[in-house]
Amino acid sequence: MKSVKRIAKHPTISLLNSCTTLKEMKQIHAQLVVKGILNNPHFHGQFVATIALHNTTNLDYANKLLNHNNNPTLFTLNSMIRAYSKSSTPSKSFHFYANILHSNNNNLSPDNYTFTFLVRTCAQLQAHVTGLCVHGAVIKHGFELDPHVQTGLVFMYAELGCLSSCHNVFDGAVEPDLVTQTAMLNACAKCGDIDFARKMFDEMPERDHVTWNAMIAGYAQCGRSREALDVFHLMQMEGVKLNEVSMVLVLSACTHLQVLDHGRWVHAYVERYKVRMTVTLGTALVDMYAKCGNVDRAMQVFWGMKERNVYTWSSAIGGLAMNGFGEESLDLFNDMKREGVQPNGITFISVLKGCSVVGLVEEGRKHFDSMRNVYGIGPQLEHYGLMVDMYGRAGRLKEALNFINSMPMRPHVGAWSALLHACRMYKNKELGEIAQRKIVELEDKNDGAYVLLSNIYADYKNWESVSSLRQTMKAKGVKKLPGCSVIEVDGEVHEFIVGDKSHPRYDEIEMKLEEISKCLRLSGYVANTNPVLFDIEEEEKEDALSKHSEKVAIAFGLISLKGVVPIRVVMNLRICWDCHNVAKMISKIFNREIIVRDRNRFHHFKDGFVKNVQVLWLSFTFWYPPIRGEY
DNA sequence: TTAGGGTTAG
Repeated sequence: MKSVKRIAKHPTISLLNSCTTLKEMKQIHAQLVVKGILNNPHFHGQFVATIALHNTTNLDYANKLLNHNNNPTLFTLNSMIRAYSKSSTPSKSFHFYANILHSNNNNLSPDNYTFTFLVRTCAQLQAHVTGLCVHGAVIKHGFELDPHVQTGLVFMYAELGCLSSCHNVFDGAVEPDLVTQTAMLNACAKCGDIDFARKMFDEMPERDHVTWNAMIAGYAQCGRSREALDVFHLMQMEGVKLNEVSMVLVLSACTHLQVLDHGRWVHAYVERYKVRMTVTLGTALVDMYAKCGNVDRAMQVFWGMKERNVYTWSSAIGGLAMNGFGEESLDLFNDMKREGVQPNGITFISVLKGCSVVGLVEEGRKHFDSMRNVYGIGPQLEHYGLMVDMYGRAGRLKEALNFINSMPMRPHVGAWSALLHACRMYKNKELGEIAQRKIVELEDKNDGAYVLLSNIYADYKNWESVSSLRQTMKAKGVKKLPGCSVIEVDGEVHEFIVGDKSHPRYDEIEMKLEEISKCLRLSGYVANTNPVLFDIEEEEKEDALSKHSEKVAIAFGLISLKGVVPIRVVMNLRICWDCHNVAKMISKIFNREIIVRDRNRFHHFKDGFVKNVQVLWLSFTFWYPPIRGEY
């Protein structure tokens, strides 16, 4: 057997890893040149590889170094393939693969390392055909049984969405080790076969913390967050090491489930056990707090972070916008630019939301145009939808329609829905009918489109059209999504679906609702009963307004959450105007902060005001829509 | 010197 003589890393080269800037690396480079160390091809290779792998921004420098070397070693070229596979230009890896294949040095031919890195490039590029060619080359060069290459191939096919190919590679492995098994488990989860992943997980004779994390990630990524938390609890009970990745995953599940208390527990655990605070973990915390409606805490974590990337900034900007703090979100965007962090398409979704919630149409338009003109980012459907929403909320319905008509791609349901919502807000029947027709053309069973148009007709007391629309819905089998609100009390999630009285404390809730009604009447509140009259579900007509799921959840919050704890409700539809006004008044009468997250954003109510937009609010009669910046 | 798990929107 051929023995490979290992050469230790030169101590000066080892120093490179402690460098934080390229400038420092260049100083070490100068020392190595002076000492003649780089004349040794092994040390030269180590030096180039360390520079290239340290940071992808160093790749140009590593390339220049390589250009001065006519006979790079296989190790050097493999390292360049590896570095480029992780960069923003992964296709450049193939340049070095070609160097290996066409090298003047006859001894150079690709090895198992080459393919381990090259398959990652294919995955990164989503290059299906190239991936198949690389797999062919793997077989041709005799590395199909190498466990590292096999793991890479499983990873590659998973990224390409080819689960059957993952199975083929995995089944070809003689005795797949823990790493390959975990890669396969992850592949099943990523490609939609989470139950098979779980079966594999349960049957594995040995698992380490990465396997556990992969299982949690699998559940979290397919939206089965509750099961993700179950696996996490099992992991804790079995005494498996929890690291920062476990924490990020569990936070992501908490965010989706809107379980702030559990999220807070994770944060406390991170601090108590000094879990390594990576940018990813910090971002997950910011995102969790913001999406659970605790924006103050989110910003506290944000400003406490030592390092922030585009994910962190986008999360915070979006979090502020989602909670109604539009101006603050735009200030933060300016801070981001000042710090030299390059925004991406997702950042602009957050920025446009920020403009939308405070009605800054001109500024929104400026940011939208800057996407392409300044940052070279092509706006996507979501960005167009947000612009329509922005014009619509500001009452500029004609401009919203013109904007839709100027879209370079076919307008989607989101764009037309934004217009339809604005038409409801501003009672514009003609445009509302156009928008509804367009939505139904794209999605014939879109219940929201029917309900909104029906509401517009009802605003005009056009009961004939309301009734005709109801019949169309019945004929087409369009069902209205029932309102559903959830509230977390003592770590337990309580769900209230409109019309459902099965909650064990429903009698008490009803009594509280009656008390609320009395208090509201005494305060001079007159409900806008229009929605009851034109509500299209028969069973919801009677008492519907006072039994909307969000009101029931708030009433339950009042009876079960003692002291000054804010009432946090999450609902599946947009909050109705009456519930919005009632929540505002309850916050004053019962001296309780209320935070409602609807399908669109958060609504904060305190002391009888909508937090952060009191001034705008005071200029309107309290039940009369539209309120710029509130809906 | 190589392989498996993580964050922003929708």
